[in-house]
Amino acid sequence: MIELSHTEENYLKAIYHLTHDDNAVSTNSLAASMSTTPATTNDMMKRLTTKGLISHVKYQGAHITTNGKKRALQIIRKHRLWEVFLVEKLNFNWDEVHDIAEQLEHIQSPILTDRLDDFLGNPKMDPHGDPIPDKEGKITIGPIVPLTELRVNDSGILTSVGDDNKSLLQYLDSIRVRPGTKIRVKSVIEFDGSCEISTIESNSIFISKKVADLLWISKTSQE
Amino acid sequence: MIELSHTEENYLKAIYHLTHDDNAVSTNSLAASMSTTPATTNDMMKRLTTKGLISHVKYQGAHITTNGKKRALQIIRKHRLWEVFLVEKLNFNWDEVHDIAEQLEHIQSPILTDRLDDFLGNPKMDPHGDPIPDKEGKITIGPIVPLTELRVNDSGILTSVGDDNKSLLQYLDSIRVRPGTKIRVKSVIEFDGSCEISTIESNSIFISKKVADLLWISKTSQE
DNA sequence: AATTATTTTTAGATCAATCTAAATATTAAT
DNA sequence: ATTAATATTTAGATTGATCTAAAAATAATT
Repeated sequence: MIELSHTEENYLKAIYHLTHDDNAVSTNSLAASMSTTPATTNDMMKRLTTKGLISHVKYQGAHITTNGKKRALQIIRKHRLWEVFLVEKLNFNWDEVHDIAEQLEHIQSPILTDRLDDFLGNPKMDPHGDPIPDKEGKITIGPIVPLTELRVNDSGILTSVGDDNKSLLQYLDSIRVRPGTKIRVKSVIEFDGSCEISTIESNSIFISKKVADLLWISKTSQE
Repeated sequence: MIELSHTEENYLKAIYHLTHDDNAVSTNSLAASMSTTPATTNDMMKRLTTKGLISHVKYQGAHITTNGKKRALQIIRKHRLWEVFLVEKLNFNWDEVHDIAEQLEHIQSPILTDRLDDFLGNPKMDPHGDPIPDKEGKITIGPIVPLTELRVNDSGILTSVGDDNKSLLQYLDSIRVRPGTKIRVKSVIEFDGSCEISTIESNSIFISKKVADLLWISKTSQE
């Protein structure tokens, strides 16, 4: 296993998170995400390419390699396990744990990670509803169900929309609800089955039951 | 609170550990303890002096300041609390935890440390029998020494037995002398070094020098 | 006391991580 | 298709942590 500095790990993780489909990660977006300058980022991209974790082509952005993805998932696994620990065992609120987990994710000891996993009862998701990769980096996503079947505080990822009506798709696009978007159910109105959800980009969106029924969600939460 | 890098924290901790009485810590001994060169160490001593954590005088070695000691004890507190966590909660053996705790001790979050402390039931010592400083850096139990080094009327807590001979352990168990037992020295027989002790459960127990040498006691600090 | 040995400090280099400023490519707009 | 705007890369500097080699101070020995 190649040695990585904390900084290298952080860049790699950011690249993993910025990777969607086959789009290359640009120098600028990575720099923005890391709050550094493009110059610094460019150097780091070269370094990670040398280490075989990404493949960066001049002026063309970077793609994460199989090895890089594996490595990133190990870090994410640790981050999310520690978040569970902080919330479940040390009584932190789910919104207070990120910065601490950001430090803990760099602790180097595979056996520690596995024991922590066992100690916590092998949780499948962290307190924010994000899935926890297993030892091999595999993410188990739950069954795919309509949004109406989620309960308050459940979350999941939109996998598909059960109707290709143009105005519906345009509407969803306008509120930034697209396949891949992580959705959390904030509340449900019993009367008409409509619900309030939050996404990364919006804290509160109201969805009618008619629409909610068409949104197929892969549950990352379990109860 | 001044920011310290991991490296600076490690040097400071080493200086704390090398500090005995009023003896100055020498460049060479610190370098040896850190496995670096005297040159590197010299630079670091200057840096820590600038930050007010030690006072280093050219060619004269360093003394830790009140602030430095406070800071060192915070790190040691974290190290030992994490060791308790690893042993008590994650089932590590006491001799496997040092390297992991060496990483965990640098996690920056006072609230995390305090919550961990509570979660573990505010332990007074780590799995090696070393005392855990409290939030204010106060150590409630003293240095760990063989019973033979206590003087008449001194008392302390048995932290470990320096031999795992079965019949010895069975004997100690039969007289109710176990790790955690508070022991007071009632008298010492000069001739053969044997001594008379008392515990809560027994008012008078005679111990040979041979056994007394194996009983490691953490001296209860002046109560 | 003078010399030798040891310890400590300084000087000069290197590498990782960062920056600013300048140069070069690519993309967008007229 | 030029030009303007944006994105990316290179160049040159700085700081922290480290080294080796040389110089200076202190300690030990003859």
